[in-house]
Amino acid sequence: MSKGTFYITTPIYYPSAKLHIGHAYCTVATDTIARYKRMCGYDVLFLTGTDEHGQKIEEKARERGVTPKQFVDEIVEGKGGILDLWQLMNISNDRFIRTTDDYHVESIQKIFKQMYDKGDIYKGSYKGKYCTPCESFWTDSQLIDGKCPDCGREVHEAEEEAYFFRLSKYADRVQALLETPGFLEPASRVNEMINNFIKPGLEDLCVSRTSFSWGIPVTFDPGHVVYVWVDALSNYITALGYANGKYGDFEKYWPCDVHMVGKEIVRFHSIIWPAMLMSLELPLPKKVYGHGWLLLEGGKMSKSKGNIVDPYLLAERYGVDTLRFFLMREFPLGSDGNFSNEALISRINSDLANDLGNLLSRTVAMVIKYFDGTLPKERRGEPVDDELIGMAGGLRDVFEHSMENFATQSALIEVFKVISRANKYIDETAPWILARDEANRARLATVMYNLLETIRITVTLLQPFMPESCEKAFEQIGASDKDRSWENAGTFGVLDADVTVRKGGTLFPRIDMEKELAELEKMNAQAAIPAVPPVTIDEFAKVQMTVCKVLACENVKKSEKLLKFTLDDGSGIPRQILSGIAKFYEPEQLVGKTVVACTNLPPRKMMGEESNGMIISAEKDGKLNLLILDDAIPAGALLC
RNA sequence: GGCGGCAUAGCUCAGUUGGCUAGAGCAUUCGGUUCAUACCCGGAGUGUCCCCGGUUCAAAUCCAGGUGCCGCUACCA
Repeated sequence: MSKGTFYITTPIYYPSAKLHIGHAYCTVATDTIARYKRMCGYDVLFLTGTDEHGQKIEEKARERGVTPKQFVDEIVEGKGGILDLWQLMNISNDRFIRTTDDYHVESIQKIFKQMYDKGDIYKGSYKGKYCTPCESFWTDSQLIDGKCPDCGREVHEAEEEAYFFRLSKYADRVQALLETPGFLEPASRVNEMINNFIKPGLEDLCVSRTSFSWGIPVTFDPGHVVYVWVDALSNYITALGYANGKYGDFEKYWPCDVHMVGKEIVRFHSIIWPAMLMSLELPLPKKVYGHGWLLLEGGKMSKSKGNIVDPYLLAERYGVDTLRFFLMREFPLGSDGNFSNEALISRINSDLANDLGNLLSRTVAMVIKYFDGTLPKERRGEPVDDELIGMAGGLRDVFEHSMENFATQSALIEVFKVISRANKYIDETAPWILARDEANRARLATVMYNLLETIRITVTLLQPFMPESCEKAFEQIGASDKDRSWENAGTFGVLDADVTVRKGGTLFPRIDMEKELAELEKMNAQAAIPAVPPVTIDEFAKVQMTVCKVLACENVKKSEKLLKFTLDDGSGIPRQILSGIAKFYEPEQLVGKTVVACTNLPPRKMMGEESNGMIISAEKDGKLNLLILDDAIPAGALLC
């Protein structure tokens, strides 16, 4: 019965903050493909999870005053956390891996050792300048006057021990893999990888750290923790039980059929991960698919821009299925897409409410009105039926072709072509006129049956996208189990001839565009107010803000962003500060202005110039405005 | 500065290996219909396919150059 196995994964997400619609997009796409494959008869394993180690989480936890594990537990398992989000989005993952899970830790330690024993991981060193009090390594370019950029103290030549993976050893094999058709998709990424990373020469990869401790310890060298690559990427095999006793189906599901990843991590999955597998002498994944990003007004979504779209809010307001549908219908998976509330509502209204929802509603209403809900068995076909029957009957094959190429957008377009054709068919056959004459009873029943069949087929194919809504639609058209299968989606005429429909609720309510946009605007504005951790008055008082007069200002050579200021800070000694506002000001217009600068920051070198402080600007929507003060304030005045 | 991506209707975008009289949806507008969620059906449009060269019988598509946006990165303390 089963067509074989199908193993599909999402990236494991980094739980340093709540997830946004971009993460939901990737996971919904993977879920849709997983559901599609299951429907087709594959034995699917769908894996997602979280990548929980690393310095950033260690720091965030410290800021919060909790342990790293407590910190990630809250984000992963807490209320409104990642598990909650996937439940809300109706994600059908079979497993959820956390890199802090015991079995994963056990596997990683073995994998690391295995690669070490083979000679593919070797102990080397990072050469650099070390600041003992700060416990930090710096490269020469980071140093300021040869001193630590953080504390200004002396640094000394030092080597930090680190383990390296011989990535270079596998460069040729990786290139051959990248050039294998179908391995990396969309294919446009292949050249990007080869030109950017393979051709310049692959460098060996640092795979351990001693500078933080929130990670998996290297068993044979306790000061080291395993750095992200080996830890995170290996999740795809540890979750199957590789080198651990938790699961036992590595043999069954590996190699992976497809790793769904965002375009920003294509490199790790198409170069580093295969090289690791080569080292472990394991089969390579069949495909890495790099999807695009959801953009907001053309820009990237980011916390600092405050333009995060909250999937919770949208799913709760409009329904999970509608949101899932929108994400899969609006954007081609391989390229970036522009997210907007307007596009969302417009798509819901036109496709789901007007076309599909209304088709279902009017069809069921007519069957009830003309036949009390149960079709008589008599039939009378006419040539006008042929086109609809042909399209609906042939839809599954067209759909399958798109889905096999991960083209969810075009798969859905094909489905909705048939839905539109059915609406047109109602116009052509005008059932309300047929109903006036009892002699047309068989003809009318045929028209109704053809409509129900068309709905059955389209709804069957829509199941991976909108599981719950399809269930409800099936109930309304009186579909039994056999009517919902992939096999029967390829055949027209499967519903029982005397099928009985049931009136149900409105499947996809229309949304009042203007009202909703105003409402969303309001809610986003409220949500955008960032939760800034409070500072104490003592902390605040540490910052020294000095009023300065601009003595001179010029562009920094070869820099797009930096302006070099020479300031009178009242001390009598000119102070030089660099500021990244060149895009917004001409240097000459600033000479003579009165500004305010933070003057007790440690010096820092940029583009070969030293900066002694920070001139205060205000930022909104990426635009910077310098704080220019009343010229009556003297240089050297302190803000208090 | 380096690397990469993109540029097609008012808007969002399709246009696989050159064969297009350049399309779809939304929005606009005119007409039809009443089974239905004020929905559905039909008609009407609008384009220097960013610019300039080249290859070709044939270029939105391929090549060279230019312009404009965007992403990553070196530098926005």
